[in-house]
Amino acid sequence: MVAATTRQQIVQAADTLFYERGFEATSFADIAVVVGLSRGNFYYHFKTKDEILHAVIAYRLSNIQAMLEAWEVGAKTPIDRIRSFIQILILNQAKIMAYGCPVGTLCNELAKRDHIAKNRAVELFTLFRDWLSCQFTALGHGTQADELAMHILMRSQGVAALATAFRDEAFIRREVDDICLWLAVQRPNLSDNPESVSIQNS
Amino acid sequence: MVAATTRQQIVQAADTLFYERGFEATSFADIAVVVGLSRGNFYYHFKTKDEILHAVIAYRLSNIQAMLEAWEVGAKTPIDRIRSFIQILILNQAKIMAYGCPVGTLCNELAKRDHIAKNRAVELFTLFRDWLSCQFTALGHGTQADELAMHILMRSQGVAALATAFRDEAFIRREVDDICLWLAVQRPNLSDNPESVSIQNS
DNA sequence: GTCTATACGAAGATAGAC
DNA sequence: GTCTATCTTCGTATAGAC
Repeated sequence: MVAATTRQQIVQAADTLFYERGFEATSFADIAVVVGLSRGNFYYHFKTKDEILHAVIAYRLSNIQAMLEAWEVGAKTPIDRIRSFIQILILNQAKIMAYGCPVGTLCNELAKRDHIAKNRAVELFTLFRDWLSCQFTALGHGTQADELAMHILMRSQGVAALATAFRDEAFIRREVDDICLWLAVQRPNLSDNPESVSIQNS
Repeated sequence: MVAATTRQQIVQAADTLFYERGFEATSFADIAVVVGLSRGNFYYHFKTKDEILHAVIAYRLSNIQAMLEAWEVGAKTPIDRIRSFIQILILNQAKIMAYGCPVGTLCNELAKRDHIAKNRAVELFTLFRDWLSCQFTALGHGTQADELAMHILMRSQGVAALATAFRDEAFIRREVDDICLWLAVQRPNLSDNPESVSIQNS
């Protein structure tokens, strides 16, 4: 299926360009140039720009899903899995300093435009949020698991925002270490989850 | 001076629109409508869009400067002054949930476009950063003052980003309380600043 | 200082040939 | 499925009258 391949090429090119230049700032022509298509042919695959955005968000959702599953396999303990998440700040340092967090910057852009796809973009956050929440639940944090997940997400967003502004690698390392320190100190509230006592010391 | 007034009206209108819609997404026509000017007359006051951006950033810089000075007078202790900063997350909650942080979102947008004014926009952050650093220095945190300032800035950015995404007031309150808690727990590293012993217990 | 009119280019989108 | 040609709208910017 050649059609599927071209379509996929468009989505991948759009994914990169939306991240590096922003959704609004990226034109059909920009994407067409990267894929090596004529502008006209573009509309065979996608009728509107919003349709491409929809496909790009779907693409990112599945990529994140795959990443989370890889972390699930690659790290043995919930703590190590959460650390995998935090480490993307180091792994993607260069890109984050140049373009910010792909999820956060997209959500901000769509929020300002009050775009229909905004809630769909927030789903990208929700994927991380629910996965982190699961890890904290496994650690024995019953009702607080979601709040802790949001706290980690919040910190990663803050680090990404200031990393883009100041481009300070030492700042990123320091804050990543601080999140890991915070993580190590967290202990489940036993009154929430009496059956999880055995987990907390694992 | 009527000219100065019109110019000022343009800058104020642009300030609001750049925040609520974004810099790129705001057209001359949008600003002209708000001010009640014709598009043509616009170019009497500003030759290019970048010139307006320059003026808007200058306007924001002076607004922030005035705000910092007001906090300096309105709050008696450095701790209370830092709390004034944190409280803007509550005070501007509605706008932040709708449009994000005015400084963070502008820096992100300009970073993606690799815009000339990006470093000037970062100055908006630097104003807060240096002021916060001063407060921490007054609290006796010698060499760590700037790191603590960056940590507070980082948290406020993270909260703003997720507030825009999830529009969760309880989350904002919780994280604001958590920053205040963190702030109350900070104690100066005495080896850095031996002469500040008397301050740490004030 | 403010207006109308207009040039110019970029970008979204369509029609129809191959 | 891909192309060229074209339409339309919009946004930046300019010229010149009042």
